[in-house]
Amino acid sequence: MDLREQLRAAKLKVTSGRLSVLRELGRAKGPMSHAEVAERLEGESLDKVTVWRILVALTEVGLVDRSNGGDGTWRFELRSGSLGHDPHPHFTCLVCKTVTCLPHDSVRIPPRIVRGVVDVQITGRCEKCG
Amino acid sequence: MDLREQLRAAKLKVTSGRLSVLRELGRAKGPMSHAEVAERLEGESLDKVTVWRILVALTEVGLVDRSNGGDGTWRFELRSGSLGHDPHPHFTCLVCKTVTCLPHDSVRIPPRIVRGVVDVQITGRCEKCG
DNA sequence: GGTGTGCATGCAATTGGATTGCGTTGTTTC
DNA sequence: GAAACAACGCAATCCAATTGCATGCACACC
Repeated sequence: MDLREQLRAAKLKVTSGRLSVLRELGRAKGPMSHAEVAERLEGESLDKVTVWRILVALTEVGLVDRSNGGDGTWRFELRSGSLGHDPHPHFTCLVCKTVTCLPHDSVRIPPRIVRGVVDVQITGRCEKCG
Repeated sequence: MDLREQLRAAKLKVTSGRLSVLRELGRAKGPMSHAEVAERLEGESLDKVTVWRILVALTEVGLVDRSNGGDGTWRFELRSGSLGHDPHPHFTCLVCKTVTCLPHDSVRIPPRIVRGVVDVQITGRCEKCG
């Protein structure tokens, strides 16, 4: 299912802006902040606010996951599907701000809690900055 | 060790503001946001900015832990010692915004990563809001 | 217990991410 | 193709976080 079909399946109109954002998220190796996405799309005459609204819209329909980095800004990444990955824990380094995706099974949470879990965010210092 | 001694041991001057903030954090059952702390201390003619600076100062000397709630605002709580508790994971409910402290061993993280970990934040829906 | 030094505080102002309002543009449907 | 309505651009707003600076207070030293 290509990008256009994903949008249509989510009942969102297919626009060049949304395709650009999805494409950019697809290139990323980890979650991107709104600022990062907007910066990479500067050449495409896309307003920052529009990028934000696109990210929110994509999150609401479930195409994108929104997580809260340790630095207080939202990060976005493609969700499961042919283009993305299933939800998984993230590790944010407080020093170099790098966000790393952790394997799905790297964190074990008791069953009673895990049912409602949407996001697992671990903050600390990566091996380089340790 | 009472509050005054804790401050002195941390080489911070003992002021009524700092004592108030520490006392308030001691009453809390979970991490509090800056806004919550400031609100509860309204009667004491303590400026919001001062409360913020106190929280930051206490965090820097290690008396207080600062964690990142799932909603993008910082939360503060007393750290280990006679008055507080050791670092532990937190669970934030996206719906009712409640923050729950989880037992220290409720999340298992592989040894390679755990060394640098400062904070573990889990977001989702609590049992009530499920 | 007075006094000087330097940190702590109050107040005003700024930053920056997030969010909204509204008029215009563009996509989809028929 | 034209109508209907969602998406967009731009300006403006909100609020947590942060800074600057002048004043006040805690503590050490006399």
